[in-house]
Amino acid sequence: MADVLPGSHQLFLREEELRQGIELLFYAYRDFTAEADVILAKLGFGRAHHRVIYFVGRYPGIGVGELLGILHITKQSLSRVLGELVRKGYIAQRPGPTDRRQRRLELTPAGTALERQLSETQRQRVANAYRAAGAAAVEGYKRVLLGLINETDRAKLGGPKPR
Amino acid sequence: MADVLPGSHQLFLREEELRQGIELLFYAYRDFTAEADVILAKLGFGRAHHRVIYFVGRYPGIGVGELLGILHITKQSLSRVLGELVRKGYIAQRPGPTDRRQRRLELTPAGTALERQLSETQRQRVANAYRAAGAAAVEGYKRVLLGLINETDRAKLGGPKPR
DNA sequence: CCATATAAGTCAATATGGCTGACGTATTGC
DNA sequence: GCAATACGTCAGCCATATTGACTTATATGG
Repeated sequence: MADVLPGSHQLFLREEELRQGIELLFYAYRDFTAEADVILAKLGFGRAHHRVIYFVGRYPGIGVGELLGILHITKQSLSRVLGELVRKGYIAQRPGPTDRRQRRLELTPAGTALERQLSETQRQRVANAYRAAGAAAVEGYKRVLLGLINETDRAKLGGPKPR
Repeated sequence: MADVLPGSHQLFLREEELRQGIELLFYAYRDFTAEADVILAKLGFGRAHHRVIYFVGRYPGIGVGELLGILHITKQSLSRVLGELVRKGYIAQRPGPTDRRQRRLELTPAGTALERQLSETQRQRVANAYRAAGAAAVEGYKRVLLGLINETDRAKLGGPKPR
């Protein structure tokens, strides 16, 4: 708790420090998404499609409601994008095994291929950043990002790790 | 360079590690922007307005071209948002001191107040994350984000620091 | 068994924020 | 003087988000 040297100079540094942290996040997200956007545009898709494909690939069998909980968009917004992906054969729907109201989502082989292609540049970018920064920095990166995330999701995502 | 234990298990872990890094960025950005969006919506503004206000506040006297270079959008896109902010009295334009073609941008007092209000929750969020993660983690956070940013901007942003 | 709740889909209207392309204006600088 | 530059603008298009209302199918508890 104890603030260290709460003088005005200290406060100025703190403000600068925080602005830097904000801007780095902005620039990093901007460039992180830019590469994939180019590929997506060629395929006639947008970022929203990528997000859906990504998380369906990440959690095969995920339900629509869970997906909405991750993306934080409305079901109407999801519906348009998801519908396209289903119609174009990238995602398959199956009724839930116990609850048949659910539509469990999975990538088709075409969807898997697309996911790989789309995320490859991003994984490469992250891998490069990780390699350049080193393992200790990666740990810090994850700790701070986790701290930026809402408590509920933070618990789920960081659950095993930070005690 | 030397890869450590390039076995298939190692590759699996690496893939997981990279996915985690990608998702943390997604979740963090999602939650980082969510709070300010609420305030913006009440004022009839969007995220684009916030970004403009933020960077004009950050670099008082910035030119339109420089702003475009930061935001990576077209002048037409910027024009709509910037025009609103100027018309509503949040941003003032002055011709450049040496090059009178330029329109140097500055926050008006109202703009400064709005910037403060908008960014306050974000700074608070970053401050909380920083405090929870610790100074070493913050250093790592910055190093990795810097590595995610395109080379040209990385040089500008990280110039003084990482040698 | 029935009532209610839940999972998901759908129709319609609206707003925001990107984009391309074309064109205009003032100013700079060779 | 003329090309390049900094900026603005008009017009149209598209992707992605929103709210609100309504439907269908299934689950579940009293």
